[in-house]
Amino acid sequence: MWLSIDNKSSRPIYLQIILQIKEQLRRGELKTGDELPSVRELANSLSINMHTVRRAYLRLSEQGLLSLRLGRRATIASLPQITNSTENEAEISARLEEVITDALLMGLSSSAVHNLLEQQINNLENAKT
Amino acid sequence: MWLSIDNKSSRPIYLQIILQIKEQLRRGELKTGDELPSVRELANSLSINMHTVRRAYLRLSEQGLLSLRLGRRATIASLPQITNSTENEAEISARLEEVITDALLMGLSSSAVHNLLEQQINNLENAKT
DNA sequence: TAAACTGTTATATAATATATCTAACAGTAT
DNA sequence: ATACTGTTAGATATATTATATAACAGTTTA
Repeated sequence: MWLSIDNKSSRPIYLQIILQIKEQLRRGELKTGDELPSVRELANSLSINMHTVRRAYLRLSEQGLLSLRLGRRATIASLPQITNSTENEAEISARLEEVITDALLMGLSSSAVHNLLEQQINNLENAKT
Repeated sequence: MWLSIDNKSSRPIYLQIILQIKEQLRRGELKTGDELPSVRELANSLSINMHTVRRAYLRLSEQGLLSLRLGRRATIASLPQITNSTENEAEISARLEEVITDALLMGLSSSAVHNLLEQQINNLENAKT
């Protein structure tokens, strides 16, 4: 389990932690049942506060990705079954649209954006499970 | 020029404004040289504060999308030429990855995400200019 | 030219989010 | 029992977001 935080980033520390744990989940580096470092351990190794790590863990548990139990370390929850709810699709679609809009307004060509999308599609196909 | 704000949203008002103006730019509903409502006008019609609108306009001008001149209304700037800087591509790529990761962890199937991406690609192709 | 509009700057206040620190409490593992 | 877990409770500090009021500077228009 490896994490790093960027103090120069405008992104809050707890969000940086969440992002990296999610990435490790997607890549299969973390699997259901795996134990995370204790909040004190991780806080110590990152030179940040216990409660900042805890906030990250809390948010992840609210999203159903972590299981938190008193006295025990946090463990990776059983990942959600594949459920293509319209609600979820709509949210993702909206977020995709935002990124693409920014890309075009930043001066990226349609074809460049097209390529980036294709590239991510390939990353998907070559992923685990 | 039409805007709406959602008070129940956790997204700051000024960001909601920015987002909607960008969308209108992408769809070609706003073009270079077009005048935006004055900060006081827009604030009034949305029942929000002048400075909240101003913050939105400021951020947009910092991104080179708006031209602000003392005494005059804000106008849409000449949109950036197509410049596929590696820096920009890297940022967009990172944001795309985040969205896709969330999609998968939310339980969307790879194929569903694939479809959403294809759909956005099509929206691109059918866009203006 | 005067009045009415622009953006801009300056202060102040308030609520919320983020991060830290210290301390205690409750459950689990050794 | 001891030492580890998460949890809850305070307090403090800083940054962000939003509001409000007022004045100033440049532009438009009547």
